[in-house]
Amino acid sequence: MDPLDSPSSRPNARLTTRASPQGIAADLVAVLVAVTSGEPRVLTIQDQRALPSGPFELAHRSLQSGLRAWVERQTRLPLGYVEQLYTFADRDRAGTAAQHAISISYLGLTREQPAFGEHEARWRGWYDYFPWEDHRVGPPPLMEQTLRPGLKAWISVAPDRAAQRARRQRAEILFGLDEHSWNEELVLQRYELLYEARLIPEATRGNAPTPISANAVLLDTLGHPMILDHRRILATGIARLRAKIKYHPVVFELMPDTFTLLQLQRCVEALAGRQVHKPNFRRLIEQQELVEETGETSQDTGGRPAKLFRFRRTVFAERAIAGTKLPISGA
Amino acid sequence: MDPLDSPSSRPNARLTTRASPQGIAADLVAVLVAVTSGEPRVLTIQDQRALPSGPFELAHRSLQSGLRAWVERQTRLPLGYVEQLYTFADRDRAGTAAQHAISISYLGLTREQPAFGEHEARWRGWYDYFPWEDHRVGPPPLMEQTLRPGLKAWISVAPDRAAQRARRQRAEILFGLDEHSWNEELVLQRYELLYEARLIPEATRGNAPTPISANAVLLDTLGHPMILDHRRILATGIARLRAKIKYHPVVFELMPDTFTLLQLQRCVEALAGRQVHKPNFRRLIEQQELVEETGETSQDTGGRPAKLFRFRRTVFAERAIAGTKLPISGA
DNA sequence: AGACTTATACTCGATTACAGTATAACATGT
DNA sequence: ACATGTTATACTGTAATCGAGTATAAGTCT
Repeated sequence: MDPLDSPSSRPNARLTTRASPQGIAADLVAVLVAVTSGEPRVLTIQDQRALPSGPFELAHRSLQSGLRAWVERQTRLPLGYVEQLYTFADRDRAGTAAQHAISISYLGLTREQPAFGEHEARWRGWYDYFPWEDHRVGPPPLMEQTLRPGLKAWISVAPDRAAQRARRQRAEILFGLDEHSWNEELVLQRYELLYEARLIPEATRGNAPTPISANAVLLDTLGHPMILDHRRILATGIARLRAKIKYHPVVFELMPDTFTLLQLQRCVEALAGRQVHKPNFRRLIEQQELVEETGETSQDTGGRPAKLFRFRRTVFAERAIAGTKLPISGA
Repeated sequence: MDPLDSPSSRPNARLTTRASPQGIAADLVAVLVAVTSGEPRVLTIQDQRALPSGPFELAHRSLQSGLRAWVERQTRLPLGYVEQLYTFADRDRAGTAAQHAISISYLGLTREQPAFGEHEARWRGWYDYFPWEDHRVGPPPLMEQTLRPGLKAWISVAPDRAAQRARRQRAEILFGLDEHSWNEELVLQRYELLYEARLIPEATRGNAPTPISANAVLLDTLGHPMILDHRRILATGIARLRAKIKYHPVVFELMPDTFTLLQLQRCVEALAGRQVHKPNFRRLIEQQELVEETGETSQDTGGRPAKLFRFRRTVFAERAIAGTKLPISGA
């Protein structure tokens, strides 16, 4: 029976703007991203099993400024870019502890920072949580060894032939199997599928006692789990960022003041989880006049010294509105 | 002074996931869209000055299902597509009544429906609220007559030369002035600018006694106002929908079961607020195999009878994932 | 000096975007 | 019956862009 029809839902709810009488708690959850030495990292707490979060204060002027406030106070990180991700309230996902809570999640970009030990906050590579998302050196072996058998099992236990075909098609598109090409933006959809298929630990927590393929070894290799639905929120953040860097100059928020074009490229590759074509990347960056030469060169390249560039903050205003283009070859 | 540093904000907020002790109210606000006889319409209440909204029920399984539940119960509209827009809590914007409320806004698409009088819910063309957004027959005269003088005044009262140039550039890009081309997706940014410039009534409500250009006649022509920040939410919905139809087959949620290609085109044009190139539109629709012929024709075209088409729901699954393309030419 | 690594510049082909034009099949008016 | 207007449908051409490949320059390392 649909829980929406349960007697506890008020039958005389009106189309008015009157606020709900009973209060609920609202938490701000942050996906803070930095790219350190070519690896995308995310700030975690609680033994790397949770994203930093804090209560929404009524004193805050807005949600975004509220988030900015406590993040900068707690971590001393300068937040270059902040964007709201999604608001969650699924009881299914939240476990038992936070049933009456709403989670408003945010994506925040910051520069490389000194380690900050307070509150046991630590940076961790985001591919530790999503090992199947890193295709920079081709599809990871995990996909053939672990993912494909797991998906195959999930497909085979579908109720009927039509459902099996639907599951197979969905899995093939999302994970780029067979003739389908890998689409790096479908991070959230892939996580949702693995959740549905009970292939990740979070899905078998609480309400589902016997998963379809309760293979402990299999589950262990599919990335580090997190509390509540934090891994889902992280997936949302990665997906949003991967989509955003293609038409918005937010990558520069993650870069140091001066950088070489290859460093910039490596940063984009780290985020996108795939390689980009070097000549085309350089062409697009330069022809859009997003960067300017500093006149100096970097000699710790191992080869020919590379020109150092600096982001042209003057064009940020227009580009932020009008958009940018980054070449991340898809198919 | 920044309100974030006010003494009422808790200085010892921690990086934990503990919920906030005091509760706050959460409202669901819906932007319900239908396209009736070539006009995009939105469902309104309270004498067309508010969007339908309702309290978030703890009994609901999730936010989205909560919204679906009360919308379908109250309006009897079949919601084809539902998507979360944004969560607002700005005290500045919310006026005085709803300071402690969070608004979680959703976009919902529905088919043409019989008029539904209950709760004084009425459909209204969304260009009544954003007259400057309709460029289907070229830039509306309102732009030259009202908008440009208003923007000019706003630019001229900037503190210094640099700020003036920044304002001018921003206005030119957003409103497609001079050499800049019109970008139909920047609905929210345009509204934000007009709000900043105090050119719309909501901006001068409450905290701002004397607006820069308190020209009542000018203000009156810049669209129908709404309560609280509902017009901003509507702008968010329009912007999201305009962006979405380009790569996601959601238009069909707004169409009747069978339709001609021109009807489909008119629907897209109504949403995008601009004309599209007919041959290219047809080519893209057909080559993507999104539709199939019903075999019948429609003869109330005035000219040659048009083939009737039907959306191929079978490809929806893959297209919803892999994406689609609609040609909306942006210079 | 030679091998190697990286930076930088240039070229080429395929695809796509965008615009224009031509013809077909109806309605309406005279 | 015929001209005219309107819409549907099909086809063609051009410019821009994307993706991939190649060549050369300028350093480091052994």
